[in-house]
Amino acid sequence: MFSKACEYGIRASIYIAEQSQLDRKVSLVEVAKAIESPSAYTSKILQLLSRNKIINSDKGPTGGFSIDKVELDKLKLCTIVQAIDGNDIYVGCGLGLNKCNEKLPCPVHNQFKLIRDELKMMLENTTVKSLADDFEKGLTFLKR
Amino acid sequence: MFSKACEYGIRASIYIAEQSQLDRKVSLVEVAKAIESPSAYTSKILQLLSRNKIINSDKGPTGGFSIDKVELDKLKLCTIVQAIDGNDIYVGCGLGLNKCNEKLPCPVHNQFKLIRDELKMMLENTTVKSLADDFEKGLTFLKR
DNA sequence: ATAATAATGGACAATATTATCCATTATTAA
DNA sequence: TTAATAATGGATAATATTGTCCATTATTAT
Repeated sequence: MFSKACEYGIRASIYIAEQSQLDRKVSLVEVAKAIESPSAYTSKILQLLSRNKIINSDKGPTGGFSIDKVELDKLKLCTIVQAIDGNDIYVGCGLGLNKCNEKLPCPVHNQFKLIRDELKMMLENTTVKSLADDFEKGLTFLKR
Repeated sequence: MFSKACEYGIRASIYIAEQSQLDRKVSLVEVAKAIESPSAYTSKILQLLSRNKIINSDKGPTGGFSIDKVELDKLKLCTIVQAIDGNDIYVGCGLGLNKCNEKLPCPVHNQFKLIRDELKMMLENTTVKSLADDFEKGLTFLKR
């Protein structure tokens, strides 16, 4: 469904969001431990999210990654996915055709449209805050 | 969603199915042209489908690939996907966690479950015959 | 100012996926 | 029986993805 980079990116964002709600910045090493991801690779992904203004990053002691509490309500899963995997998941043809559309549909165009639209809606409606809240309550898990 | 190999595999199967309904066996080269795929790579995928008894392959002149007309009704998309991409799409966690399940859900477990289940049902309910019929009628396309 | 901390960025390595090449095998028709 | 046809299988190459290493930069506290 998503690339590994995107999976790490989503998990990291949820962890950072949860900690940000507790007013804690978290270091790369802490994030990587929390989500059990390779830290150097995770670093690249966090840089990407940072450049896309999805997360904040501060250097030096007392630095680390964070997400503005005010922004957290507005941050949707689709924003993270878009930044890392692009919009293939929305616009791409299920069978890899370039020119697949309503007029020139691939054989599974309509079947996939339903599912892609539902996925899109889900990603657009799911806030990182709601996921961070569940994680905070111990209802969900970010590793293993 | 699917690997490129799986996309080629589905497209090839639809073409072979359509031609089989017209009692024509098709060569690798013909398949690759019909679906605009790299032929040597497509060859590997057809071998895989053949080994999985999803398609027939016959050597020699008058040989080629085909699908039993009788089997065609029963052949579902999920069988092709299973043979090429395995069952990750059904059982895999959306965030890449190994131990994600009802009891130990990842943060998006329930959201993804809906979509995965729908995808699963779609793949289990869609017959290659129905897709081949639409293609035969010129309603859908296998290239570009 | 200096040392410690933490992100950044560039180069590089490992692995997986996609793609190609070619010799071999099986089958058919002449 | 020979030549032609078509799939098969093994080796290899190209590309993309995932993952690592390390020197540099920015920031903070002492």
